[in-house]
Amino acid sequence: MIVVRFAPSPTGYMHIGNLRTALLNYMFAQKKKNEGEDVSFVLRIDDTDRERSKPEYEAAVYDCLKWMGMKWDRLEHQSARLARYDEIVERLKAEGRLYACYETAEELEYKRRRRLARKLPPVYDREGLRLTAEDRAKLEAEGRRPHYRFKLDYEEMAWDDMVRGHCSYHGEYLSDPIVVREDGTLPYLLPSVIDDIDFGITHVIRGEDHVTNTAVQIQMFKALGGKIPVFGHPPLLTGKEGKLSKRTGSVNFMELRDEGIEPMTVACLLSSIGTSDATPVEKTLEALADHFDLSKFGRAQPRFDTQDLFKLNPRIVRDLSLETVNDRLAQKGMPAVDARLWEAVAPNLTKLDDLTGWIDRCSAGKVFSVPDEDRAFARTAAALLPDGAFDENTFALWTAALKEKTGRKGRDLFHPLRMALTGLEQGPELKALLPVLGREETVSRLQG
RNA sequence: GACCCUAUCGUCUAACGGUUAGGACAUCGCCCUCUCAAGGCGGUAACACGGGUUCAAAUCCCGUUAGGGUCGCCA
Repeated sequence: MIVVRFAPSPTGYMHIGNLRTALLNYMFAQKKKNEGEDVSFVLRIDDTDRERSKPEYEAAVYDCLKWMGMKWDRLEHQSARLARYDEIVERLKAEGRLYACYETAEELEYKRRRRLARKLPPVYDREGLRLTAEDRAKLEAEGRRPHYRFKLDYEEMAWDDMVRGHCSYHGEYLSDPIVVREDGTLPYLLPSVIDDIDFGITHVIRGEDHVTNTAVQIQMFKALGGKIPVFGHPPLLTGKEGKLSKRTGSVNFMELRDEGIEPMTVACLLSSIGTSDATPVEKTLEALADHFDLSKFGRAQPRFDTQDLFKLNPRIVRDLSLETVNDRLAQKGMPAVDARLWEAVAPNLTKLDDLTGWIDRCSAGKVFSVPDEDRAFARTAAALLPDGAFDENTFALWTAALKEKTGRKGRDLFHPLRMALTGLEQGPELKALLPVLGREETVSRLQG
C-alpha cells in the first residue's frame, strides 16, 4: 500500500508551487496505481492556525484539485485532531523528550542576533534544559508561561531521498524545535509527524524547503516509534525574476483557468519541469503518470515561466477529444459540435474558448459582405459547386473548375472565397471548412 | 556566520573518465499551402572560472565566483 499526502495550509490561495507539490504527490501515487499497486491520496488540511485559516482558502484548495482532476481518498483536518496531539505531547513530556523554556520571543531574537554577530550558528543554547525546578517556579512566579522544545539527540540523521539521494544532517547544528507554544498551540513540525504516522503515510513528497525539517522530523518519528516514510524533496521552482514564493507565485490557478489555460497544460508542464523529458502532451493524469519518475528530477532549481504554459496550451487544446470538447461546451450551456467542425478548427485554436467564435462563424444564416469587384466571381463560384457528395474532396474539384472557368489562380482565386465564406483573412483550411458549412450555406454565402 | 544543495545551448535538461557534447521547447530556414495555424525536413546555439589527479576530465578532487534552501513561538 502506497499512501501519499498533500497538506496545504489554508492561509492563502493555492499558487503554482503548492499545486506542483500536490501534483507531484498525485503523479507518484497514480504511477504506482498504473503499475497495479494499492494507493491512497490523503488531503490533509493544516488548519491549526485559527487566525489565518480561512474557509475561502480551503474551498480554493478543493476547487483547484478538482479543476485539475485530482481526487483524494481521504480528507483530514488538523483542527479536528488537537486532542490527539495533546496526548502525544503529554507522553513526550513524561518521557523527558520535551523541556520547558521561558524566553520570550524578543529574548530569543536577541540571542540569535548575538550569536550571529559572533559568527556562530544561531542555534538555541538549551538554557531551558539547565533550569532547575526552583528556577522554573521562580520564572512562573514572575508570570512567565513556558513553551516546550523537542530535545534533539546529537546524532546523525540520514535518509535516502527519492530526489536528492543520500542526505545527512547532524543534530548538533540544529536548534531544538519548539513544539508547544506559550499559548499551548502546536507549530507545524510535530502534528505533521503524528499525522503521517496515524494515517500510515509511506511517501512524503514536498519542496526542498523542508529538507532540514526532515532531519528533525526523523528524530520525532523515532521518538514516537512510528515508521519513517520515504522522503522526496524536489527543488523549488524559481520565477523569472528569481524567487517564486507566495508573491511571484501569485499565479494562482483561477487566473490561469480564466485565461484559457487547460488543466492538463498545467499538469503536463509541472510534472515534467526539472526533468530532461520532452514536455509530455497527454489527455489525462492517468496517462501522464506513466511518464512520471521522481528520480528523473534534477537537484538544481528550474525556472518556471508562465509563458511556457501559453506556449504549451495550443498543443493541449488541439489534442482534446471531441467528447471532452462537447462536455466543456455543455458546461457552458452550448450545443455539441460535430467531429468535422472540431477537426477543421482545432489546429487554429490557442485556447478552447476560441472555438465558440468559429462555431458562431460556421452557423447557418451568416452572410459576409463581398466587395463589388468580387461579386460576379462569387456568383460564378456558387454556380460551379460540384454535384454529388459535399465532402473533403469537394474543395479541390470546385476550385479546379473555377480556375478553368475564370482563369483566376492563387490568391485571386482563393481569397475572395475565404472572405465570402468566413469573413476573415485567415482561418482554418477551406477544404475542411466546406463540408462543415454544407452546400446550402456555402451557396447562400457566395450569393451574398 | 553555520549546515546542506546547485552550476552544460535562450529555457528544461542528458552524459555516470574516452560521444562529431544528445533531446525537448523557443528561434531561424526550407517543404506543404488560398491565409493563419498545424504537419514534415533541416540549421544556429552550451560544458561558470582557476588549479590539480589521469594516457585521457563536462564527468573525479581542491579552490574561486555565482545562485538556492535551512538556521521562526510560519507552514
